[in-house]
Amino acid sequence: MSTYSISQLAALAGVSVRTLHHYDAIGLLQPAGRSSGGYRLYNEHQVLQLQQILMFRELEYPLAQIQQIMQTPDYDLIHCLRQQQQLLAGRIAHLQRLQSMLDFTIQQQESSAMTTSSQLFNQFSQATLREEAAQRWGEAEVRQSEQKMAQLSSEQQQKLAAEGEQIARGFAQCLHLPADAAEVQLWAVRQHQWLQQYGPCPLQRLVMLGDLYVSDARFQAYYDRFGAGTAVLLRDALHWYVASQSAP
Amino acid sequence: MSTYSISQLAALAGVSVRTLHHYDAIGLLQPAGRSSGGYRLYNEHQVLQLQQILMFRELEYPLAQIQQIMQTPDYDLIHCLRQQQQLLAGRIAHLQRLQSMLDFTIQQQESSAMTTSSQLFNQFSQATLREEAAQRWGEAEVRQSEQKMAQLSSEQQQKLAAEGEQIARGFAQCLHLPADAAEVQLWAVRQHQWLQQYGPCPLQRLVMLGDLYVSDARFQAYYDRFGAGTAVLLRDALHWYVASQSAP
DNA sequence: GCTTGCGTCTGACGTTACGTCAGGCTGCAG
DNA sequence: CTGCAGCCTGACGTAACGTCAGACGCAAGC
Repeated sequence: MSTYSISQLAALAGVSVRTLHHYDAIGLLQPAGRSSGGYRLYNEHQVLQLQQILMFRELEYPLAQIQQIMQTPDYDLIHCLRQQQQLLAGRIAHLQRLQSMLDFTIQQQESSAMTTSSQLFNQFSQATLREEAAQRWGEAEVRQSEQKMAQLSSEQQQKLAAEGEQIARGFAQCLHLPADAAEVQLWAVRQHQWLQQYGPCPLQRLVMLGDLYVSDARFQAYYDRFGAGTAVLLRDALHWYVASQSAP
Repeated sequence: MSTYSISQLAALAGVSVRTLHHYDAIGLLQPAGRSSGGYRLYNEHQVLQLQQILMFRELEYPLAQIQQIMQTPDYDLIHCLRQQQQLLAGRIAHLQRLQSMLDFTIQQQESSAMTTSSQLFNQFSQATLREEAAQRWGEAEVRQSEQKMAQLSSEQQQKLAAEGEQIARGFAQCLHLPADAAEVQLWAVRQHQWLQQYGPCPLQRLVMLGDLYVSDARFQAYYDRFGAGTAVLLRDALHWYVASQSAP
């Protein structure tokens, strides 16, 4: 049985001596023993343990949890691995979304040399929102909507965005009116039609979206940019619209 | 132009108030001004800046670097984005490798209920080595070799691993002999033949591998497990073998 | 036997990006 | 005017080590 000094083990595993000091201090990996001079001595068993620790660390487990896992005599390894798999898949998906966002941004940058910071902001927040949307409504729906968008030319996309803004301005100009006013309801209809260009939008979803516009600070901020209270008016208008539609 | 209180901005961007305090303290995002009572006041411009900061943060830039980037008056945005793209691609690839390692491990776990820690260790270190190999010799080669392995049954793979160990033991039993001894050279031949089962292995690569066995602490440790000095003997034997082969 | 020099020890403070109080103002509603 | 939520600053805590500092261990060379 070969034994290793601390620097040997460090080199073997590709970590620093300080790391091993640290692991010893917190009790995660203690040396097999000490030499007469007080030097830490490790052997094969520690090498294996360290490799396992590093595996978990690679998967970004906190050290405390690694310790807990490895101290449990009969922990459910396979369950643990499965969990890890899920976590990894999520992280990869997240990064891939970021990447497609970046690709898109770069593409835009290259085509039109000038991009304002607000365009960047929009791209980023759209990516963020998309991710939340995927969680809220499921991956499939969001992807459908994305495909629909992808088929449109960028001109058409811009038109769509512009129409959204126009509607928002429309609501903002009705801030003095109640949600059930005819003019407000007209804008509600337009909002619904506009949303349907992104994909199917049943009335139920319209209600959820209305709530989202108020409860989500980012949507609120977006709409209230056109006038304080616009988000609330929009929500109430949509609620009223849905009520009138579902029970005519 | 709307202004935001600190908690409003925090909600808007999905960060904590403390985070904004911090960003103010380090000068990364300072408020547009203060109210008479000393409250921080932000406006649209800060919202956009914060979004950009969060984008960089998402890509795990340290805050200091984000600050540096954003303070540069005419920083090359597109270059920066490209760099981010590369970085992201690398991280995704890394995670995907980890994932395939996990998949494999889980598969193994399910087939044979018992897995020793040493098997886990082997899987992990193989994944690590694979990644380095990919860097050293290129993705394509490594993938080829992997495909070759994938076509083998696990029995055959075990046989291959066992043969590798047998050869290592063979070298270990020749520790008293010089590298150019006939017996040692026989083992060198077998090592070469063994390596070729993983994929084409020209003599030049054989030399590189020989060096690796000594320079890389993990390989060294692996071979020296069979006897101290085995790695060096193996390297020297391979060198000698290659020399005799290339100039016969 | 003594110096040289590297390896190792412990202890302690530094780092990053905040979290989490604590104690004291501010601002607005009732 | 009196709560009470929101905000302020200052300070300490966290994770996973990095980075000295000062002292000891150990093998080699003179």
